[in-house]
Amino acid sequence: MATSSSSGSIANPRVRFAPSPTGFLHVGSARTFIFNWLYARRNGGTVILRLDDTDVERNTDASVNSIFEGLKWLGLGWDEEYKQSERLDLHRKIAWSIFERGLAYRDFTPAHTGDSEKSGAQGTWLFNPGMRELSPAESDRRAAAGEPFALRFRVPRDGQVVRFTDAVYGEQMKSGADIEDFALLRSDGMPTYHLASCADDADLRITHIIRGQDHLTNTFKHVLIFEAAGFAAPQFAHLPLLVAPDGTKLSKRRHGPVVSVTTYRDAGFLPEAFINFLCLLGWSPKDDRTKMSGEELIEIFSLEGINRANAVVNFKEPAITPEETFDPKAVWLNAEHIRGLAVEDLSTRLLPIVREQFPNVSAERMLQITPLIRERIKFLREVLSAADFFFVDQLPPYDPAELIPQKGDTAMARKALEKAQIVLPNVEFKHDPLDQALRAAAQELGLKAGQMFQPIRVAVCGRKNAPGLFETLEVLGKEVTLIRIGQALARVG
RNA sequence: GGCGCUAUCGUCUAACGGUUAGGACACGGCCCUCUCAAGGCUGUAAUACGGGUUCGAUUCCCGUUAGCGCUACCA
Repeated sequence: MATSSSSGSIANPRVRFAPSPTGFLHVGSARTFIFNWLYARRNGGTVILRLDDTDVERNTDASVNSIFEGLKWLGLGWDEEYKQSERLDLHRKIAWSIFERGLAYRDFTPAHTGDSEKSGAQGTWLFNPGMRELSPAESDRRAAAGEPFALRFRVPRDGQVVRFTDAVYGEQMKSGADIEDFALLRSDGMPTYHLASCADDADLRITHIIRGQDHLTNTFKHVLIFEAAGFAAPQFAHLPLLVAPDGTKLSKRRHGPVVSVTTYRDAGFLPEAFINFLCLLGWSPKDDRTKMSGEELIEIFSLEGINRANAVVNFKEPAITPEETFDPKAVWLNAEHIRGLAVEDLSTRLLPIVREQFPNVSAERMLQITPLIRERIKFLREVLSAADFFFVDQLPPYDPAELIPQKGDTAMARKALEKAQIVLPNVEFKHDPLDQALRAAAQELGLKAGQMFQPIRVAVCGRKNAPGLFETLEVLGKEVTLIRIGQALARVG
């Protein structure tokens, strides 16, 4: 009877992330990588990156780049790296060892024409007629004659049941009568995914296979391969899938760039926030924590916390604004992590983004501005719209009506600005002196503080919604402040 | 069609068979306040359905329904 080991914790686990380079790095793949990484780091193990590139037809360099780009951004790293395409000899050796034991056979049936439609109403397809029972002599003869063939696994059909214990889904069993004779080697000699994956997992001494639930039923085949090749099966842990709001599997074609890791990066996500968000999909710390650092995650991550139901990534299907592109919780978590960053750290991350548009901004300047916007941005890129008035020489045109304060009129705006013009030149441009001077000025004019501040704010920022006035003026400086107030006065009419 | 997996607020989730079913996001209200944020308080909102088992089911069992996955010489 085929049975995988259901061993508990292993001292130094070896885990692997095995993407196939047939598209960009998907958020679901990223989560799989993160869970593997967390498990290894938690338990003093080793992370292996393996490119499962046995499908030469569909592999692309662009995809390889996208995967590395995405992983690099996550910043987690890995310990060993392999490419399946460089290990084909091993795969073939293992395939033929299975054949030697009589557990695989040659199938000379021409390859399927490609359409996945439909073994259909017929029920499960198990094997191609005639091939499983071909005599060894006949099989050898046809092979010697140069006839192409695929190598198929001879799934035991004498009432056998294949079993394994999944760390997430528990005891699994399936009758051999429900497992088709899957291919090991294609007719061009290339190994299939199932074979290459198992051969490498065994050879690389993988102890824990943590991967998407879409592989749960494939695992029966893998258990069969491990056993046939004489290897102990590793521990399996399958992860619930990430799905779109409509319940369908995330795909580029249907859902667009939201499923690509680099989209999050380019929108101004912090990798630690993205990781935090992904961890909360299909896994729970079992307490009320939501915001967690990488260190915290390593400390508390365990396979026991993984759920079994698929998790929805809650983005709006036709996304209008950039913000709608992402799950609101991801956005909130990002803002939360941004707020939690030290000013110096955040400033360093903001600077390169700012310099894309304003190359002359200095690190010192950025450091002054950062605390003013730290609690006002949800994405790093928002620095451009939140702090633009600090960077431009000339404010873009704004509606002069904005200068008019609450329950006020043009005359009030003019009065406030003119008063500011008189008072400000003699004030030290620091928060407290500015606060005192401007409040005193408001009182003299018989205005509420807000009525005094708004015209000034709009004059220097070009809009109503902005950081606190005094800290803004302090950073902007006396000269610029007075110039902009003068310009506002000229437009207020 | 066959086989497998799953089912708690709109979403992510918590709850040794005994809780007023908890938290977070989102949404609404209030407070704070120089605007916007941030922050504090607060409100609306869930155990898919039907049967069992049990003194007692969100929890265990069966069925129904729904969703997802696999069913390739893709991975």
